[in-house]
Amino acid sequence: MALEHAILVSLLEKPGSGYELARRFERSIGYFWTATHQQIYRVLKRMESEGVLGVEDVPQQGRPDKKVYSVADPGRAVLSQWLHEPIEPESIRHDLAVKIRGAAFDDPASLIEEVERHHHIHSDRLARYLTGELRDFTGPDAPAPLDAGQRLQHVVLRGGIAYERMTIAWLDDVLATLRTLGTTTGVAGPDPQGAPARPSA
Amino acid sequence: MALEHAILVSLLEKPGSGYELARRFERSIGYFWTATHQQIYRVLKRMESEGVLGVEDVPQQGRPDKKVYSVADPGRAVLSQWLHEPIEPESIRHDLAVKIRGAAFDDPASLIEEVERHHHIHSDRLARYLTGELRDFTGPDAPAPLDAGQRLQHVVLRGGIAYERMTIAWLDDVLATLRTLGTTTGVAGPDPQGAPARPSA
DNA sequence: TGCATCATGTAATCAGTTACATGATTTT
DNA sequence: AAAATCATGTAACTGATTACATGATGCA
Repeated sequence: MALEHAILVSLLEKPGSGYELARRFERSIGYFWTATHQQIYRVLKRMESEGVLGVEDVPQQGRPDKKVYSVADPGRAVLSQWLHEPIEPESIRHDLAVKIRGAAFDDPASLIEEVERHHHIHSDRLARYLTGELRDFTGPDAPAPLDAGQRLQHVVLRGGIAYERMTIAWLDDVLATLRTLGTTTGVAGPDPQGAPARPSA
Repeated sequence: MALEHAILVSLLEKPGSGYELARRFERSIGYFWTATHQQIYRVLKRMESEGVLGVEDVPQQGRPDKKVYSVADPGRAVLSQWLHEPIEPESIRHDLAVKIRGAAFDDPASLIEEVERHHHIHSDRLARYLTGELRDFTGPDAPAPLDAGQRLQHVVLRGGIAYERMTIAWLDDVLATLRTLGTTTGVAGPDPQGAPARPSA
């Protein structure tokens, strides 16, 4: 379970409320770990009751009070211990790849639109990452000598950029493949026997 | 939920038992969707009771009987409908990135070993993918003109190859970054206030 | 007036993981 | 004799998603 650890890292970078954390999980840390506010509130409550986080009630004018969480000493220990444990490379969940293989049993051409839509989403993300990189790390307004924390944030962002670039290039490849197949090449049609066996690499 | 759909695709490619599916989820389709045998058995049972799959009991000599599942007509319809629905790009869960950002509050150098281990795992995977590509799609023993299904399988495999290459290059970048930070650059040490706010891009 | 933002939560459900259990055969 | 492979399953738990709920402020 790394949601707990992602929260610890985020709160060490800057204390904040559940709401603020939920926003961060839509950007920043959310580029490599996602969570909804419901989940975050639940986990925050648990972590606070375990003593790994501290809370401070902050009254505000004109808005609801907020609970600002920060990492307590035991929380630092929890994070440190996790950092020293080996973890397995995260398993991939790639719906689109399932769809592409599934298209062999349907009309491949009908997937083109969907793939284009994904292409668009990833291009947008890449643009956002590059803007962020310029603002925080490589642009003229970025801090001159980056400290350790910033350099680590930057290398993680470079990972996100590399991922989006790779994905965009692959989606181009997918589109080219789908287009050469044309509309009439499908293996499909109701076939209760199942399609012939293919070497599933 | 795409496990159901991944199972449909896999069974359309070739009918098989729960055990066989579990093995395929360790290779092949498992490169972009993972599942354990417990999960698979549960879902197969549900899908069978819903009528989207058919089962056949196959007695064997010297081994336990197996239940060979195949896709029934309603299953094809379920898959087809899903293929025509838009899906959101899958959210990423990247523990290692969380660790790297967390390393700012601990000793960055102690992560080097872990990153090297991941580098190794991804290099192995890449080698396996390339072997599979040669065997099934680009080598001399591969079928000469690839049909639509094979070409779609191939483009998905190319995606896996691109992903592993990108990851390996990024891990090199991470290692270089960790090494320039050295052992003494950590921002850490018990600090109940939390570290100074950083622009979280 | 209606929508977006800020802020927190509950309840129900679904998906996924871990642990446990069985038992024959084949390989080392 | 021990370990790995083939084959299926149950039970308990944890994690994640979806739906519902409230209520104020500020903007168009």
